[in-house]
Amino acid sequence: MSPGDATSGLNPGALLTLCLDLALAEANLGRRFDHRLGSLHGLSFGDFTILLRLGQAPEGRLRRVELAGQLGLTASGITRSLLPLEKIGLVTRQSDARDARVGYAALTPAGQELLGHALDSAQGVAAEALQALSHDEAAALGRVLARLG
Amino acid sequence: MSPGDATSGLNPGALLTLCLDLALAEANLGRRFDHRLGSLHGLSFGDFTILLRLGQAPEGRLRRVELAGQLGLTASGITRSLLPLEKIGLVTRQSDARDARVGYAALTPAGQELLGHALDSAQGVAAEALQALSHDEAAALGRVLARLG
DNA sequence: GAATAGTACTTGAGTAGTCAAGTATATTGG
DNA sequence: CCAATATACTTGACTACTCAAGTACTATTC
Repeated sequence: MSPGDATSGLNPGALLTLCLDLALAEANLGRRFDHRLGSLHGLSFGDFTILLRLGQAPEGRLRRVELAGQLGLTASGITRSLLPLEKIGLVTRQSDARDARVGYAALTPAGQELLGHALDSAQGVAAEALQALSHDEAAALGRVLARLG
Repeated sequence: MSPGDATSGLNPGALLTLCLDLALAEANLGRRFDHRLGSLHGLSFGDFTILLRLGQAPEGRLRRVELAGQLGLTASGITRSLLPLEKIGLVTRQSDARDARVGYAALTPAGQELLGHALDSAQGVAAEALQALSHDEAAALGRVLARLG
């Protein structure tokens, strides 16, 4: 293993440890979001990420398959996750005139409004959770994670 | 927001995006481990992490509460995760002579052996999953994640 | 030497996802 | 045009957690 290796030349154990640490960080982070968003807005972290992606999409809507990809879920996970959000009126279902197979998930006005409030809370959680990191560390982490998507 | 800020002075949106990317990376990574370890050894990623932590602990055993902390699970999650591993004989339960409340989880010889094989597969998955990263990026990621534990 | 408080679990009920299989629609290549 | 294949979901059965509440034991405090 030469020091200037082109591939990620850490030893195998270190790479595995890195994956474990990533899973651990995500578990802790996820619970923080769940608690804050749940108590303040009645949303799980998963619910929030759905609303957020829809809010960021043009016209506030996205094909269900596309949403799945952005969230790292399967198509069936999306079906199940959207169901309660549709039931409480934060998201609606729309169909495509050209392709009867596809369904869109779209934010309702109520969903938009709730997203606005939840977004503030979520940004607060993110800031707290990452407060141990310096600007440069956070920036580096962001760059590297974006490449793993 | 001054550039040399002591706290992680990225804007709130960027910090939140970072959390989302971390969750996404973990979801994809977890599925990779699940598939490889499942098809080759009949283990989930969660099962594997339990065996690994036990294998790394002195005498191959750990208090259940301690294990929970290392894995980012609750005590009840540990109870439920250990049950099938005990049933198939990879882990045994031990009690503490001084404190009747505490229970240990300990690797059996079968568990040790399976861990040995699964470890190779898992290191392979880790290497593949992180192959897009340079040595320096991987090292930086490792350092930062360790600080978030 | 009790009450009190804290720790280490386990259990019941529920949520959040997985995969495999099924349905409906669209595309493509003889 | 039509059979084969691919895409976009949905559904059934399951696993993997969560929290809240309960049990059993230990430590503390007065």
